[in-house]
Amino acid sequence: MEYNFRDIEKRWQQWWKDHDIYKVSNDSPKPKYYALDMFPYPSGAGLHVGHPLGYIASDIYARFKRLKGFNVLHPMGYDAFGLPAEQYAIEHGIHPAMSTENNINNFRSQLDNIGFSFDWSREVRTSDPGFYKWTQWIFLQLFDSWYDRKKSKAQRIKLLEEIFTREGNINHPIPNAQFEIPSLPTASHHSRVTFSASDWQSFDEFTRQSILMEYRLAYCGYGEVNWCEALGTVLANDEVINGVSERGGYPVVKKRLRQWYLRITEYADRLLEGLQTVDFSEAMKEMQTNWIGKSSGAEISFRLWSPQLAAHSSQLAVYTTRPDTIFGVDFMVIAPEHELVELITTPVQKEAVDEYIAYVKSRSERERMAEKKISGVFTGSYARHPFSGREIPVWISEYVLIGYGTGAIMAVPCGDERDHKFAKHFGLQITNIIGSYYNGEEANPTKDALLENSEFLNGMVMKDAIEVVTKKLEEMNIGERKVNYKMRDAAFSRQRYWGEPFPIIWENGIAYPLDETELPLKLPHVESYKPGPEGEGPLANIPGWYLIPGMRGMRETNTMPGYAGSSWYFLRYMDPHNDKQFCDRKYSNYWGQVDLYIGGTEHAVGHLLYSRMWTKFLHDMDLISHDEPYKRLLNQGMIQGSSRFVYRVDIANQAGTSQHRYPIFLSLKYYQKYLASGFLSLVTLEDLLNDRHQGEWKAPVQDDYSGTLSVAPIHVDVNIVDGVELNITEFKKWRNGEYANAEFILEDGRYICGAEIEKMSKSKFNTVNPNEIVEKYGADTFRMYEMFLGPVEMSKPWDTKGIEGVHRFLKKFWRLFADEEKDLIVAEEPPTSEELKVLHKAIKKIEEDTQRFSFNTGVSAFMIATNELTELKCHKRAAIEPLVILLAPYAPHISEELWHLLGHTTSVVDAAFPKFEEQYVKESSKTYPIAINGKTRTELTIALDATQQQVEELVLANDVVKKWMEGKPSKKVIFVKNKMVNVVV
RNA sequence: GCGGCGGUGGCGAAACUGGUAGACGCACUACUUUGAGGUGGUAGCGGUCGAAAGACUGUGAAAGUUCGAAUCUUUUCCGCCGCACCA
Repeated sequence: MEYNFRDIEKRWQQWWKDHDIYKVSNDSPKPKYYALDMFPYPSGAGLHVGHPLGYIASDIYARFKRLKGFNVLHPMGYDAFGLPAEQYAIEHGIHPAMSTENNINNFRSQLDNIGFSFDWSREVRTSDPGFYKWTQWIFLQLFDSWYDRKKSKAQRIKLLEEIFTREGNINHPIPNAQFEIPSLPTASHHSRVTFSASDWQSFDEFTRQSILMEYRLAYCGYGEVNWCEALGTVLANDEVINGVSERGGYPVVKKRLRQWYLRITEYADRLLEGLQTVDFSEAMKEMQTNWIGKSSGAEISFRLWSPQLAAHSSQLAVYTTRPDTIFGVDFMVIAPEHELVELITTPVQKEAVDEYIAYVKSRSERERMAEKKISGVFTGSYARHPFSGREIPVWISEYVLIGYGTGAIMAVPCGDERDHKFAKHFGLQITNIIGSYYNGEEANPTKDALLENSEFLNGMVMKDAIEVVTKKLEEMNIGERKVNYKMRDAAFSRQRYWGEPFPIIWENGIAYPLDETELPLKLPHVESYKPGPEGEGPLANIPGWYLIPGMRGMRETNTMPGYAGSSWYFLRYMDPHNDKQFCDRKYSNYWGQVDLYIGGTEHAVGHLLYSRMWTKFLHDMDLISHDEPYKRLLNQGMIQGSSRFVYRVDIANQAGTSQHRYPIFLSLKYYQKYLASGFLSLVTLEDLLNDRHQGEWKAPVQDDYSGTLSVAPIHVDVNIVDGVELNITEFKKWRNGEYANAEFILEDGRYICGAEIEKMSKSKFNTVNPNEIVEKYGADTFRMYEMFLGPVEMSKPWDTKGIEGVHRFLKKFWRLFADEEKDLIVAEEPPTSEELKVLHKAIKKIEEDTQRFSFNTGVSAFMIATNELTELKCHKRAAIEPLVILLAPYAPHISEELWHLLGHTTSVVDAAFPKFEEQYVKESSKTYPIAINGKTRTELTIALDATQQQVEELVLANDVVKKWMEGKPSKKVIFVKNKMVNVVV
C-alpha cells in the first residue's frame, strides 16, 4: 500500500471531528497547559503560507503536551472588528458583518486543511454580541475605576468619591493627564488643582463628574490626537508609523478632538516591572521598555525676568534628567506651543516670534520628522539662575516637544548634543563644566566627569551631584524629583461603525454608564458608512439609535478600537459560552496564565501592552488571579516571499513603427548584462538581437529596432515560475491574456527570471496558498516543511522546491511500516541493540528539540532515524512504533493512520507517552562528566550496562581527550572511579 | 544617532554548557532502476593541491583568553528589526 496522504488526511480529519478528539474539558485531574496563538484578523486575502507558521508551532507543542499527559487548552478565534472590513464596505457596498463572515469561512476552510488540533467549540469572534457584551462590560469596569497610586492598584470610583467627601483631593492629586478637560476649578497647571472636602461638597454635579473623569481609567477628554482624514478616524500612537497610518499608509495629522482614552500611563511602572516575571525575548522587552520610556530626574522652576516687560512673577518649569549640570545652563528652550510664549515675548522680539510660530505651524509632522533643521527664536526674556543668579536667555524651538515633560528645557550645550548644535548655530555662550571631557567641538553626555565652574559642586563626580542638587532644589522649594514617561494614554475611540459601541449615555455633558443588564449594546444596522457631523462616526447619522425614547440624553456614537476585544479574548476561551460572567473565576483559576503565546513581533507595543494592562486591571478588581497574561511569548519570524521578475523592453522613439505590438521580454542574463553596465538606455533592440544566440527569437521582419531600450522589471506570479524558469505558456495566459502576444529573448532556450526576497504580499505576486501545497504534498508534509525551514523565531524565505525532501521523508517513513504489496510489514521479533540505539537516540533528540521549540532540528532527527532504520532494513515493531507516537505532533494524520494499522483502536492522541518514555528511554544510558585536572571539561554518554573496561577504552578513544593529550604530551594517568572519569596530567 | 538581534558551503541551515565545523534537506554531478519521464537506489559535494591516499586552509575582519574558539572578551565592518529631537 502506498502512502496516500489525500485519503489519509481527509479520513482522519473527519474522524477527529466525529469523535470530538480535541474538545477540552475545564474539569480534569491532569495538569493544565494553555497554548495560544494570536488570533487572526480575517482579511479578504485569505491565508498564505506565512500565516500558519506560528499555528503549526503551537499545534505541535499542544499535541506534544497532550501526549505528555497535560490537559491542553488550544483554541482559535477571530479578531473580527476593525477598519479594513469597513473600508471594504465603503468601497464595495458589502456589509462588514457579511464580508467578515465570508472571510472567516474562508480562513476556517484553509485552517482545517492543515490538521490543527484546535477546540473549535471554544471559538470566539470579537464582533459577536455574546463576546462584545463582555468587552463593553470590562470597559464599564474601567470607567468605574481610578488608579490609587498609594496602593498601586485600581480602585472603584465610589471609594474616590468617599475620599473626596472626607478629605478633598489633597492625598490624591489629579493624575498626570496629558489632555485638558474644560470646566475645572481654575489653576495654571490643572494637575495641581486641589480642593478640600467642603469644596467638593459645594461643587455641582457637572463639576464633580468632570473631576472624576480626570481619574477614571477609561475617560473622555479633549486632546491632541492622531487624526487620519482618509480613514476618517483617530488612531492610537502605535497605529501610526512614521507619520502615516499603519493600515493603508494614509497621512496622519494632529487634531484636537473629544476622545475616549485608557489611562494606561498609570500602569507604566507595573508594566515595566512585570516584564521581569515573564519569558519574552530581550528584543520584545526592549521594545516595550522603550515605548514606556521611563526616565527619572527633576522638575525645576526658574524665575523669569524681562528687560522690556513690566516685572512679572512668572515661573518657567523645566524637566531634566541631569540636575547635576545646572551650572552648565546657558539658555532655556521652550516649545513653540508653550503657554508662556505669548506672555514672555518682548515687543522687540514679537515679530520674529510670530514669524517663527507661523513657520512651525506650516510644517507637517512628517516634515518635522524627516528634516531636522536647527531653528529657533529668542523671546527677549531671561530666566534667573537659582544659584548663580546669572541671566539665561529663553529661546523657542521646535526641537522641544510640548507633549513631553513640561514642554521646556534647560539647555546645557557642553553636555547635550542638541543643545550644543543649537548654541553653535545661534552663537550662544557655551559654559564648560566638565573640563577636558569637553573638546569644544562636540557635546559630551558623560556622567563621570568632575564638575568645574559649578560653585558648590566643584570637584564632585557628576553621578553623585545629581542627588546633591535635587536635594538642594527641594530644600529651596524650587524643584522636585520627577519621573516621566514617553508613553501616552491610549486613544480608545474610533469614529467608525465596525467596532463595539460604547455603553455610555451623554446627558448635560456628563457621561453616564449603561446598566449591566442593558448589555450588550448592539451595533445597529447601517446603510451608509459616511462619517457623522463634527468628526463623529457613522452611528451619529442614526437618530433612531442614539436618541433614547423618554430620555434627554444621547448615546456615545464613537466605537471602540480594534484592540478592545483582543485585550482580553484569551480569558474568554476559558469559558466561552458563559452569559453571566466574562469568565467564571473557577475556570480562570484553573487555566491561569497562557503558558505559551505565539505570534508576530508587530504587536509588541500595541496588543501586548494593552492586554497586559487589562489583565493587571482585572487582577486589581479581583476578577482574575494572575496579573500577567502570558507566561512565555514566542515570536515567530516572517516567511518571506521570493519574488520573480520579468524584464519588459519598452522601446522609445517608436513613431511610425509597430514594435509596440509585441511586448518583448528579456531573460535575466540580458537584463543584468545591460543593466549592470549601465548601458541599457544606450542600447537598441537591434544591438540586443545581434548579441543573442541565433534562432531563439524570431523577430517580426518589418519592425524597426533602432530605438533605444529601457527595461521595466515586472513582478510575475511565482506560481507560473518553476524555480527561476518562467513557464512561458502559463505566462501568456496570465492575467486574462494581458501578455498573450509577448515575445521573448531567451538564454539557452529558457527564460530565466530575476529573483528577490520580499515580504509576502498579493501585490508582489509572491504569495503561495497553503491549500495548493496541501493538495500537492499533503498537510503533514506542509507542517513538517514549515518547521524544517528553520527556527520558528527566524524570518526565512519560502522555497517551494525544498518541500520535496520532507515529502520524501514521509514516504520513506511510511515504507518502514507498509510495502507496496502488503499493507503492513511490521515484524514482532525483538530489535537488535543497534536498532534500539537508533531509536533511543531519536527519542532523546526529538524530545529535547520539541521541548525547546527547536522544531527544525526535531524534523532532521526524524529523517536521520528513518534513514538509519531503512538502511538496517528494520521493520520491527518495538523499534519503529514509538516513532509513530513521537511523530504525531508534527504529522498527525500519517501517525494516526499508522497507529491504527499497528492494531490500536484509540487515537494516537491517547497514547500514553509517559509510559512509553519509561519503557524505551529511561536509564538506557548514562552521561559521565570527564574531568581533566579535576575540572570538568566534557561529557561522555555511555550505555548503562557498559563494563569499567569499556568505559576506560571509550575515554581513551574519545577524540576530544585524545587530541588534547596529543597537543600537550606529558605524563598522563587515566582512571575510572565511582563513575567519574578523570584524566590527570 | 540610540537600542536589540544576527553574519557559518551555491541555498535553507546544524553544532544546546568552548571539544572531530558544515548534521539534515534543497540544488548540482556521476552511476543505477525504467522503453522513456517521474519515482526509487548508490556515490560525490566548503576551498586549494592531488588520480587517490592525504596535506594545507576555512565560520565577515583584526586582536585577545584557552591545551582547544563558529561559540567567551575587545575593536571594527556589514545586514535585519525597533525607536527616533523624549531633555
